[in-house]
Amino acid sequence: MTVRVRFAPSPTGYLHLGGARTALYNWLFAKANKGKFVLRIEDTDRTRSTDEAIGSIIKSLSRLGLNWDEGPDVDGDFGPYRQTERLNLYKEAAEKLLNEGKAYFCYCLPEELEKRRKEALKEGASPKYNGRCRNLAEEERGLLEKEGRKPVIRFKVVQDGSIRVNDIIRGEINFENKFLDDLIIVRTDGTPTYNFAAVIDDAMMKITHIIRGDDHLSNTPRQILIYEALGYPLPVFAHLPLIFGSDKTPLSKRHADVAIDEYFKKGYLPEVLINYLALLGWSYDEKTTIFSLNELIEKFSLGKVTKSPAIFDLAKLEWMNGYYIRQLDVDELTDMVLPFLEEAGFKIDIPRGNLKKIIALIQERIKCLKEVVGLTDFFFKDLIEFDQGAVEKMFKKSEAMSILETAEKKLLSLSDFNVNEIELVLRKIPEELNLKPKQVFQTIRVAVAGKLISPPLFETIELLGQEKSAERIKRAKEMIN
RNA sequence: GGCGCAUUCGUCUAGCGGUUAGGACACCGCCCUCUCAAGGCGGAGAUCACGGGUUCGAAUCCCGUAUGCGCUACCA
Repeated sequence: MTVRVRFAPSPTGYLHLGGARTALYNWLFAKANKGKFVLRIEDTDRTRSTDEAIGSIIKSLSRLGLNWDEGPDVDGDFGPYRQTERLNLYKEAAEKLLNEGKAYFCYCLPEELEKRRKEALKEGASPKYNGRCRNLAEEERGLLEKEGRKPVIRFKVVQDGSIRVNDIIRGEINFENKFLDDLIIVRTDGTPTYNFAAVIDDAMMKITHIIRGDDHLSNTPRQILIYEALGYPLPVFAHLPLIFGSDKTPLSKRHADVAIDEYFKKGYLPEVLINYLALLGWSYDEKTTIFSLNELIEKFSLGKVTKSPAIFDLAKLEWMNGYYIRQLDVDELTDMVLPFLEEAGFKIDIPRGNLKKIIALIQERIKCLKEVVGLTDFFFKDLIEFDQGAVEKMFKKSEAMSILETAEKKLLSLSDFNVNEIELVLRKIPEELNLKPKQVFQTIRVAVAGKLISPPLFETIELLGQEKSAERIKRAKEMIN
C-alpha cells in the first residue's frame, strides 16, 4: 500500500510556523516512503475562510519547497480538494448514518445547549450533551419542526467500551466511550463539522497516516468512531507536540512573528526555516544540527519526534540563518540580497564585481538578508548621515583634525588605489601622530561610513573609491570646524 | 468539573537500568583584531518537576501528586 499523507489547513489566515512544521513532517514522511503528499483545504467554516488565505498558504508552502502531489491546484484521483466542493459527499455519508440509526436529528437550540452546559458545570457535572433528541418519536419531531426549528445531525456515540488509539509518537492511548457525547456532524445549514468532514476526506482520499498537531489528539476517538460507523479502514495516527511561545502557551502573534511570509520578508532562507523547524520537535542524533533537505528526507522518522512541546527560539533561528548565509557563494548571496537593496531605494550603479566585493564584506556579519541594508547604506548614498554618538566620540577629540588631514593627504597621494596600498599608508598614521591605531582608524571610519561600526576599513575605502573617500573625509573636516 | 497528553541546563535536545548526564543556541572569559562580526580555545549553567516504590543499582520501569497545555463548540 502506498503511503498517503496530507496537510489540511483551514484558510483563515497565513501559513504559520506550526502549520509549516506539520506540513514539513508530512512532506518528509511522504518523500521518505515514496508516498504522496496531499494538500486539502478545510474551509467548511465559511465565515472565517477566504480565498486570499488559500493563495497565501499555497505561496508560502511553495516557497518552502513543500510541493504536493494532489491539491486544489493539482488534479488527482481523489478530488476535489476543497471541502466546500465536497459537500454532497458529506451529505451522502450523513444520510447513510441516519438510515442506519447511527445518527439522528437534534433540534436543541444553541442557547438551550449553552444553558444546560453552564448548569451542568455549575453542579460539577459533566457538560456533555444530555441526549434529549436521541430517541425522538416522529410526532415529537414534527412538533419541533413546526416550531420552525432547524435540526443539526448528531452522531450517536455508543456509551460502552473504549477506544484504543495507537499513536506512533505517543504509543497506545485509551479513551472510554462514556466520557464522549453525541457530537454534531452536520450543522443547521447543512455543512459538516470538522470531525466529520475530516474523517470522510481522509478515508476517501485514502490517507494512510494522519500526522497533525497534538491539539487533535482528544478528537481522535470521536473520529475513530466515525470511521468505524462508516466502515472505513483506520489510518495510523501521529500527533505532533505543539510549538509554544516563551510563556509555554501555544505560539501566537503575541510571542513573535508567526507568519512564514514575515520571515521571508526579513530575509530568512527557506532552507533555514526547514532546517530549524525540522529540529523543533525532532532530532537525529546527539550532535547534528545542520541538515539539507535531502538529508532530512533520508534521516527523518516519526519515531524520533519528541513528545513535549518545543518553545520557539528566535535567537537560534537567527544563528542558523547567519550560518547558512556564511556558507553561500558570494555570487549567489549577491543575487539574493539585491531585491532588499532595491527595496531600500538604493541606486546600484556600481559594477557587479564591486557589488560582490561589498557583499563579501558583510557576508559574515548578517543574520538575515535584510540586515544588508543597514550595513551597506553608506556605499550607495552620495550624502551620508553621521551617527551623533559616533561624531561625539571621535570628532570631538583634539586629534581628530590631524588624523583626517593626514589620511586625506595620504589617500589622495596614491596612484594605485587598492587595499594593500591603502592599508600600507594608513597604517603609518598612528606612529606618525603617536596615537593608538584604534583611535586613528575609528576616526577615519566615522568620516567615511558615518558610524562606529562598519565592514573592515581598508576594504571599505577601496570600494568607496579614491574620490568618494577623500570627499567624505573633507566633509568630516568641515564638520569639525 | 471530566478526559487526554506532557515534564532533562534559560532555550532546542541526546539519553531508552550502571555516563564525570553529551551536543547546539544564548550567556561569560581569553585569543585574533582598525570597529562589528566570523573563527579558535575555555567557562558557568540540569538536586533529570516532586513523593513513593521495584532493583545490588533509576533521568531511564511502576504508582501517586503538582504544574502546564489540549479537548470537552452548529472553530479547525
